Amino acid sequence: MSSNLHLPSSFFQRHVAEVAQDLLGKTLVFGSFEGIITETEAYRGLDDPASHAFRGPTPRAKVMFGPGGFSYVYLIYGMYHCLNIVTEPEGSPSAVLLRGLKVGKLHLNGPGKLCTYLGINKIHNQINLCDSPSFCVLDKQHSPFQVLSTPRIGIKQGLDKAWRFVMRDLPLAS
DNA sequence: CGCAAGATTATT
DNA sequence: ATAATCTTGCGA
Repeated sequence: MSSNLHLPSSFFQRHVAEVAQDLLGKTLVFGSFEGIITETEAYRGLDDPASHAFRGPTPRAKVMFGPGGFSYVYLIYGMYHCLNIVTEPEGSPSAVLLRGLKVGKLHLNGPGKLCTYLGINKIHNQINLCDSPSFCVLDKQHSPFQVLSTPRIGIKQGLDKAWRFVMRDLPLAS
């Protein structure tokens, strides 16, 4: 199953920061939901102390060591789920955290809110998004926007990297 | 086995 | 600023 809009595996087999930025404006499909990705963060094992993969392929983080295009869902602070998409080739641990999604008129700002609204939890971990029409990313067209990059949120290490990417609406010409 | 920390959020 | 809430990974 694949449409011409369905992002292929090759899209995700690139450097995580690049994928994170390119994911802005793309459409996330989850069941009957569709939303525009508005905010992302990149995490990269080995050289990134903020990444879950920094300490090696632990049971939780091992999906980050697999090939790009798979989901990585984990529970944070005992009450919120976070949805990531694994990137880069197998053996190069990395993932993009989805922090913002516009679903119709609703703006889900925050990774926990996003998962709560969509109903994403650990049973949705380690799913191949390039092989499922009901859980995937589409490359739809939309109005132009700018990309703002900042340090990542909610971490205490790795603040030197500007790996958070936010969609900014283009200011109206006057 | 115990424990501290955590890629958050809503509330004070 | 802080509570809520529980999984994870580390050290003993």
